[in-house]
Amino acid sequence: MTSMSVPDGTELPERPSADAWRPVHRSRAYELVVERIEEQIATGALTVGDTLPAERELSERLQVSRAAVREAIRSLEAQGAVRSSVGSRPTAGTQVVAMTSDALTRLLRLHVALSNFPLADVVEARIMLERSSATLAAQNAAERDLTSLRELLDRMDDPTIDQATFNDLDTAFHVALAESGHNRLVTDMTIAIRESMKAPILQAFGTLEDSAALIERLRGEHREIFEAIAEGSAQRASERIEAHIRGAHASLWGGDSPSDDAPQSGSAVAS
Amino acid sequence: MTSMSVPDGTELPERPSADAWRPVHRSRAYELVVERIEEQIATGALTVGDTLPAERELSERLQVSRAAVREAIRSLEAQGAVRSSVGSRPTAGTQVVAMTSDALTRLLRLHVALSNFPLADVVEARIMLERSSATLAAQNAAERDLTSLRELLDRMDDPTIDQATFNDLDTAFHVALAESGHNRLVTDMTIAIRESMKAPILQAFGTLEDSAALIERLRGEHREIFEAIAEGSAQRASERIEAHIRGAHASLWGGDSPSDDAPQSGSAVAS
DNA sequence: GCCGTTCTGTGGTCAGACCACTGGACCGGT
DNA sequence: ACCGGTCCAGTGGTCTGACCACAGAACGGC
Repeated sequence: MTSMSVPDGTELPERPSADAWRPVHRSRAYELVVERIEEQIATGALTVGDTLPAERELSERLQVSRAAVREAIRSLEAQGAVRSSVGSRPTAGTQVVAMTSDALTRLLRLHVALSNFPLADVVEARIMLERSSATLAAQNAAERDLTSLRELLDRMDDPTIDQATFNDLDTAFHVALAESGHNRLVTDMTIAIRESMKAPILQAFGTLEDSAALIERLRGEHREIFEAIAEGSAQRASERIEAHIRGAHASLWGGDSPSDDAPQSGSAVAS
Repeated sequence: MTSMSVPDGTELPERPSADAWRPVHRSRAYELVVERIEEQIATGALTVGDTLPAERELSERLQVSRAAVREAIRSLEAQGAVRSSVGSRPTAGTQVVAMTSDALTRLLRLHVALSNFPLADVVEARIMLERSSATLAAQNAAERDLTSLRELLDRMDDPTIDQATFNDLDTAFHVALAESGHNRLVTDMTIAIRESMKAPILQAFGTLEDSAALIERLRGEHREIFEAIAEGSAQRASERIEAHIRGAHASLWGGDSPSDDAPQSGSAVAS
């Protein structure tokens, strides 16, 4: 689907009477169940916090097996829209929730591991996203956002820090920065992309000769970015964060082409 | 998860010896299956195009029921990583695929319908994304990309066009524009966001007094954007597309605040 | 009034069966 | 030799019915 629409730009609005013989689509039971549930969400009959009917009841009402209902729920769960928990009334059953960043992160991490995206593309996208985050943060950051960022900076200063912890804190810093912009979508996308780079970055870190030097440099850059945001200078903040990310990646993946294939996930050696 | 890290910036890197008594996580069988499969993907043992073992075999090897295996597959399918099909050998079974934009689109549409994101945030994010798309397109567009865009422009000129078709073509135009930038991640995100706005936009279109006038204006703006890209002027292209999107949304959702709640999905009246 | 027990409803899991579909092997007629 | 149909094996898709573990609420003895 991603790379359809070749030269002729063929897309949804098919030319009349063209390919009327496209294959019929045989929906699976669980897909129909998903549709029904999404319908309820679309019409507003089901919103965040609501609880779905019990699986047994749903399966009876929709006239499908419980397995079909469960598969539908697994699908929605993977998209971060519902969450199931056992028990009795209050904590009961399957609730509609909002776990976008979780779901986005899982999705992106999976596809990064599948190397569906050239690493360079991911880096470019990340730069674009975080420039935007930085701009928004410079404009909208509240005092407690700055406090949060400051604390992370301080914790990163720990001289005995190991690579994995620094990586975690660095991630947390960029996440907190995104949250300072107060745009949910941009934040969630930023989190997802930084989070899905965590493993590859840590691995690359492990292969570095002098990681301490890089860490020291990143510390300084973080503080400069922070200052730009604290001053409310969107321009400077976005420029600095671009340089920061670009520089970090250059150091990690070397000046040479960032190995187009498999960034490889899995726990790296670390420290 | 989205809104953790309150003031104190608490995150993954928990302070040592703190909350060592956090609740144990009881994994469900299907989650373990997902993990195993992701493991195979992470190590590169499983890549795009490969076929998973048959459900029955997998369930036996992992010592879980087939239902658990199936739920795991549904989860991965929802993330656009695998696809199942019946049959015999060649088309057989569950394959690892790459349907990022599909999965991303579904996810985003769902959460837009859930109104997890204020509409204004989505618009801001879209502007940022498409600015980037336009910039990349101006730099990297090949001849066939331009041809594709041109054809869509022509088809949008049809004077007898109805709102729904125009909306589809408009979507296709923005998608083609994103694809012209040749950055897979940015493209997929752009597609997802434009696609998830389709229903709300169509609905807003239906409430318009003079939709023909808006369509006419959009046609002109599209051509101006196209020209900037064809000239390779990234600066102009990104400025124009921002003005284009901002203007369109202003017309659609009015100058007043864009109703923070439920953009509401579902098929709108159209034409 | 307190606290332990029982009850009830929920998701989690499993085993086993059957169906629908696909492609290939096979075999007959031409 | 070719073509066509039939059969077969293997796959996902679906269903049924059962049991388990858990969490809260109602109950009942102290």
